[in-house]
Amino acid sequence: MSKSTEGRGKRRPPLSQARILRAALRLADKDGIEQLSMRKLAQALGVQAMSIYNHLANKEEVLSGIVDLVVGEIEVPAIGGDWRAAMRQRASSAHEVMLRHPWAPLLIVSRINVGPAMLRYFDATIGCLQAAGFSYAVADQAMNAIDSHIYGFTLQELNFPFEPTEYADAASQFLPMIPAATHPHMRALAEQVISGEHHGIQDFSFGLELLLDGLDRLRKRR
Amino acid sequence: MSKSTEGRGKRRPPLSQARILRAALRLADKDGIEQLSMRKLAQALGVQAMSIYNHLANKEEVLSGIVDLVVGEIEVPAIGGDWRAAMRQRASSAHEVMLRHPWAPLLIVSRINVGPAMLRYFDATIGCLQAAGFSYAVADQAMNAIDSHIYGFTLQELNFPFEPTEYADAASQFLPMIPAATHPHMRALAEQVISGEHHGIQDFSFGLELLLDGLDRLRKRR
DNA sequence: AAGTCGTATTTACACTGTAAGTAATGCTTG
DNA sequence: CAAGCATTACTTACAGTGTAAATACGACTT
Repeated sequence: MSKSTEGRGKRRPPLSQARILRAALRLADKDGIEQLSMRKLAQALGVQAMSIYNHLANKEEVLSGIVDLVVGEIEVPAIGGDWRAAMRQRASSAHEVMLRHPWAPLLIVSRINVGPAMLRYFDATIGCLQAAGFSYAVADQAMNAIDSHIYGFTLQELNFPFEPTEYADAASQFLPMIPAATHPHMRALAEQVISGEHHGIQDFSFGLELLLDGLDRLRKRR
Repeated sequence: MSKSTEGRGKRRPPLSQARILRAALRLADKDGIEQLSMRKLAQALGVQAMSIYNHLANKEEVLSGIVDLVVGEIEVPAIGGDWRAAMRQRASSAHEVMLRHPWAPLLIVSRINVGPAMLRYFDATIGCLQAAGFSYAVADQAMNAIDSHIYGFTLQELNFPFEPTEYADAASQFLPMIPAATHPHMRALAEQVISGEHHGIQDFSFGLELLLDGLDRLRKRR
């Protein structure tokens, strides 16, 4: 085939780190992260697997690369305004982004990430809290506590096997399998979900507001 | 009667689900979960890989099996006493168990677990909160918030690349790589760690107490 | 025109989980 | 005891994985 004499044909753009990572991100979103292999990634790029290694050292770099792309989608908090609003918005943006890329939170909490997006995210958050009157040391603890909630909540949410619309159905299906003698409270909870007394939906704001309230009291008491 | 045909040589105990899972747990603790393969597990049991499949359907069942073993190590909260103390103890027990099996939290938050240990853990927690005066619906939200903290905090902690003793060293090594123009607050935080003004150690109780305080206020306001 | 250098390809290797088929073992029943 | 049967272990094989190593190619410099 005439690649040397390429006229106005459809010629594929040259490989590059950015192009590889964008393709990897797309594949992960489409088929899930566990389906992402170097060979499939190469195929999506119209290239052989080993060609990727000219631009990224190994699969690990592919994974941290797409993690930083995802972190880059999170809205960074503004410094100097209402800190609670800023933290609320940061948290819900991170939450949304992770629901958009359901494979992401697991990767984020299972590798060290020092990509540019993560550094920026980190700096803006610490800055926002410090500007609000927290010492750097407390800002550090505060960010960690908030992030624990963001990651922990989202992971549990993504792991939950039912959709909110089918909670009642699922509960009534599982109820007979829960022995009342040994698990009375699980049963009671399931019954409330079946009767509609409890919707069963976990609320991201519930824990977040508890944290923000506590932090605010801690900030004022100084 | 005596099923043990002791002739000579290979007197290994017969394979069983429990024996396989105990071996898998030991291997995961020793070499890490990503090193756990069906072949290595079989070798540790003195058996061929495929023999395992007579007792467990697939690797997935091995993984959920050892997860439930780990969950079984967590101290379950008592019902009827001081609910904050009970939640505190539950959280710190879970935290300790996960530090003992560093591969566990990732598995816990990445698969549905309905093993006996998990069901017991769940029921006791909801029961404790309900006995303390929370409605089942609020108890559900409360447990979820607390668990988010436990999982999120522990995952971040396990992922952190340095030991507390080397925080100052690490910070001073990385400081020159942080441009002050774009990341002023990261630099300031690093400098406080270097100077010793901030130890840099994340405190598990910090976020947990914020949550418990908030929950208690929420409980009293009724 | 020749040489250099980075990128793409080819080939190969050591692993992985597990499907399928076969052999051995122990338990139940006559 | 022997026969039948069910369970468990073993063997083989396959499709897939990440990536090391060697090679081919194509463009740019000299």
